[in-house]
Amino acid sequence: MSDLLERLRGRGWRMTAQRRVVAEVLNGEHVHLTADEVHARAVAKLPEISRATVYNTLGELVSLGEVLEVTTDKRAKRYDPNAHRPHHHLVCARCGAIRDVHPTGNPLADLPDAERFGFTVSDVEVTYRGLCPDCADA
Amino acid sequence: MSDLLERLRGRGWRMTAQRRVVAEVLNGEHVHLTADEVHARAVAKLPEISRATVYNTLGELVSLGEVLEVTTDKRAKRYDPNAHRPHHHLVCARCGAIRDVHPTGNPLADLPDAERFGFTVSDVEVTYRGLCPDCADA
DNA sequence: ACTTGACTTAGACAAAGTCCATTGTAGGAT
DNA sequence: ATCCTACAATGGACTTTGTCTAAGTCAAGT
Repeated sequence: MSDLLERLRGRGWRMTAQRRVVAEVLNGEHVHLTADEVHARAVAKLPEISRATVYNTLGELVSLGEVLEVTTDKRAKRYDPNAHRPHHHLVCARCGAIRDVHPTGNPLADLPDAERFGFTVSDVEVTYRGLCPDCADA
Repeated sequence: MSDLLERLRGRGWRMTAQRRVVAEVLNGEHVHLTADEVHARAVAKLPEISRATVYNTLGELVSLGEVLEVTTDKRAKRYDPNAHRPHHHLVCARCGAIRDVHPTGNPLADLPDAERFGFTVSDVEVTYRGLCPDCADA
């Protein structure tokens, strides 16, 4: 499981009540919260926490590589704590539900040199779109 | 080439000076402008055009399937007139430059049933990330 | 040329996120 | 245990991106 808090403490991350709460909110699989959702849940545990702090903390967690930013729709960025295992996303086009998925194959190998335009390609992000079981009945 | 304007006229789209200008701005390959960029270029040709009209027109072009919305970064949506040929995107992580690419293989086939969570998967979007030749020298 | 419904406009509004000066505090030093 | 100080948190103003609306304008058919 390797708790997020454990890892952060181990990295000498200065611990405060606010940071602990944010780290607690971001735990588990298939977790993809917006900054505002993180803030809402953090407020439930620590009413004085401010929006700016949540943004700052999320930004730091991303810099540390402990959390990933996901932009599946045009709305708000989402934060995905499942950073230790590479994965892609499956998104419901209707309700926005997100699942982590692990496709076979390596898309990086599927991009011929002639299609790289001199870029140094280092990463691929794959987003599958469709309808979730709930939204398919309509 | 199949000009965008031609196609729109052929579809009985009501033509106005504003719509013509927007359609003219969106022409060519590897074009991925934000709404504001489209507006800026449109204003150069037709100073009275308003932001709302640009947004409306872009929205309609997307509905008509003549232009694609692309959200490569967390910032603004981008508009891609290259809708008649399916493609994916290669994005510079530093400067944001975007190229259209055509990888081999079919990522849809790479998602096992066990990884679909009951979704009806209909589409895949692949975004390659790296550094463009200009940004690689730094 | 007239009419009409669709198109355009300006500006108010909203959502997501950033910035900054001030205040507070974690954790090492004493 | 207490003190210091650099780092963190706060809240409010500000920015960016996008939506909405009421009123004015215009393309296209008759």
